[in-house]
Parts: sequence; structure tokens; C-alpha cells
Amino acid sequence: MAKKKLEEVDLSTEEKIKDAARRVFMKKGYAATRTRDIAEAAGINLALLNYYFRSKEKLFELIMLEKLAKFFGAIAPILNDTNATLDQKISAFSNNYIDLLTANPELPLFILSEVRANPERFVNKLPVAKVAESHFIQQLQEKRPDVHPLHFLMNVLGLSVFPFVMKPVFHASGILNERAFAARMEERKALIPKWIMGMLKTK
Amino acid sequence: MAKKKLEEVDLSTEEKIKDAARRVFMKKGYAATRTRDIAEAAGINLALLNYYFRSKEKLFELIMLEKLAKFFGAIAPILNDTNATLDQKISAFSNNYIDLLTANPELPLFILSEVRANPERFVNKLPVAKVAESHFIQQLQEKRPDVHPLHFLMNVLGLSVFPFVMKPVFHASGILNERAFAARMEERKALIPKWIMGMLKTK
DNA sequence: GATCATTTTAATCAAATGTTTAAAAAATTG
DNA sequence: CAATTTTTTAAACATTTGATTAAAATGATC
Repeated sequence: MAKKKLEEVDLSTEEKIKDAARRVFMKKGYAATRTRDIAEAAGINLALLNYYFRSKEKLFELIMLEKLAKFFGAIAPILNDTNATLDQKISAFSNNYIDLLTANPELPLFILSEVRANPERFVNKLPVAKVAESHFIQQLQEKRPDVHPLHFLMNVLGLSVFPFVMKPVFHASGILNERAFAARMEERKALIPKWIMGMLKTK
Repeated sequence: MAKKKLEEVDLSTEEKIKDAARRVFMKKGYAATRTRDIAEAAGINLALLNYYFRSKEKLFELIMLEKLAKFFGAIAPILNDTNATLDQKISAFSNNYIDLLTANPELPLFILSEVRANPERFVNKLPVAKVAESHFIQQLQEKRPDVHPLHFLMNVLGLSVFPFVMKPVFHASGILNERAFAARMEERKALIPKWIMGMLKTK
């Protein structure tokens, strides 16, 4: 006979707690998450959270580090591939990143919400330098020295990420269901490179 | 002699509380905001918050309605101006909206964070229908029947809004200060219409 | 200026919340 | 299998937090 709900009975206690923390923190954010929520979601005794992770904050930092690595880690390697053309980088990025976010749709808004709610905590903690000084940026400067390269970086990022950021709004509005959203995002993989390459030619 | 900090001593008590609530809710979000924070920021006795607004939640709903109206209210009129061409709508939107967000930089992330943290609360409460069925959408369908119009709506919106959503990240990373950000956004007012019109021609 | 209504205050309440404690249960070791 | 360590549990603790209360202060009305 099956166990109730999503309880991961085969995992170690530590992993059960981390798994539950990922779900609850991602869904409600740090401030709205109660340690009892996590304990319940993990199917463990409340005290075990502190036994294994000392505090709610320590547990959160652990999860947040994971999520930051996932969100930012996928960007830099692609944009620093010195063997790839601009076109190739943009294509690789939109394809890979849309796949990543399709598998982790709440990732961007989770990170953005937490940084906004507590910016001091993240000062010099966000691995973005590798992106801001990437080979991609250099190529942009060569191709279009008349436009600040950050514009194009922002656009590649925005065209891929922004739909996921707006997803809760569109969903609550009932104007875009799960299936339609997935279809649009699949289309964007091919559209975004075309659009951006077009931008780079626009005078 | 000046009064301490930002206390708005000339306003009515009710307005003092609302003003403080706007600041604190916008900065920390609903869950992380304590009624005592608001009372302190307003320079009033804690009990007055409940005297005038019954509860933290009621006060929040008031502020949220304001912010939703500000965020969504500016979009529909522009996109439904039947006298404006596509180009004119896009130009009017990026100019007006970037001005609006420059004056209210935390507005998008505030709304997006709250919707994400509590989506049920906003079901059928977001005035987005007027946008999804706008004259702008009709024009897009005529011009490019081969691409779903939501893509272009998403792009106009994203290119304008996404930088403000990423602002805390860029700022915490130290790769974009206040002045540089303002400069880029000023540039985007003219760039976005060019980019989008280019997209509409891209086959 | 006495009476009544409105606004403000200090104190308190009850519930929620992160964390700790001490003992029980389970696992490990020699 | 006895001794020891590790893990789990139930209970409780100390704060925090949203809200209320009753009285005081202020303002309005006749």
C-alpha cells in the first residue's frame, strides 16, 4: 500500500528535510515559510530540523546556494564559450535556459523575490561577474560599439526569463494555461535567436 | 527645527499609516512586514493601525489594489487606442511605462512577488483581460498571423519591465549603479520600439 | 462650558513561531 | 548482549506578532 502524499520515505532524514525545504521555500518564500510547514512536508518531527540544520536560516542559506548556482551557473559557461559565434551563443542560451526554466519554473521569481526582500544578504554573493565580463559581452561590443552591450544581455535574458516571471500573473488571470504556456516557450527557443540577431542589425 | 527622518507630521493619521504601509510593504513584502514596522514608520501608536484599517490584511489589500491599478492601469489604455498604429502604440508604451517604472522601480517585483507567494488570492483579480484582448493584439494578428501575438506582447512588456525586475540583482552584484541604470533605461525608450518593429519583420 | 463623540495611548492577550530540552527509541560497537 | 552513540520524540520555552481593551486625551456640539 502506498504512503500518504509525496512523503519520500526512502530518503535519509536529512535529505527528506532538504527536499521539503526546497518545495516550501520555493513556493512561499523565506518569510512566509514556517519551520512547522517544512517538518510536516518532510514527515518528520519538528525538532529534527534544528538537529540537522541548526536553524531555519541556515537551512535556507543551503537551499538558496543551490538555487543560485542553478540559476546563474548555467549562464556563464555558454556566454564564455570562446569557440561559439554570437548567433551560436544566443541559440545555445535560449535553448538550454528555456529547458532549465521549464523544469524549474519558479526558480527565477524565487531568487528575485528573496534578493528584493533582503538585498544586503546577497551583496557580492551573486555569481554575475562572469556574465558581465563574458566573451559574449566582448563580441557584442565589437559587433555594435554604438549600443551598450548590457542592453543585449538584458534582452537575451529577459526574452527567456521574463515569461516565467510573469507566469503566476498570466495564470491567475486565466489567459494562459499550463499547456499553452509550454507551447509558447517551446516556440521561443527558435524565435529568440532570430529576434536578437535582428536587433543586432537594427540601426 | 526639522523632525526626525521621514515622518509626515502634517498628514492625517489615516494617511500617515497608508503612506508608511506603502513603503514597508513595498520594501519587505506582506509576510516579512510586521504591523509594528508600519506603526513605527508612520510614527503612530500600534493600535491605531487596527482602529483605522481593522487588520494588517485589510490594510495590505488596500495598498495592493492601488499598486495593481498603477501597474496594470497604464497598459490597457495605450494598447487599446484604436487611432494609434502598432509603431505608435509600442513607442507610447515603452516611453510611458519606463517613466512610470523609473518613478516606481520596486512596483513590478512587489506585485510579482506577492502574486507568486499567494496566487489564489489574485485569481480573477488581475485586470489583464483588457490587455490580452486589446486592439494591439488584433493589430499583431493582422501583421504577423504566423506568430502567436502573445509573444510580441510578452516582448514589449519584458523589454521594458525585466530590467526593473533584475535591478536588485544587478545592484547587489555591483555591476550596475543607480546612475548607469537610469541611463540605460532612458536609452531603451527609443531602442525598444526599433527592436520590436524589427521583430515584426523578422521571418 | 458641560456633554458627547472621536481619537490616541499604554497595557495586555492569545496565538504563532523558532528553538531547546530531556527522555525514549533505534542503531552501532566491542 | 551490554554499553555507547546516534537519532527521534513529545513537551515546553521564550519571543514575536496581530489584535483587543479600557482608560485617557482631544475635539465637536449644543
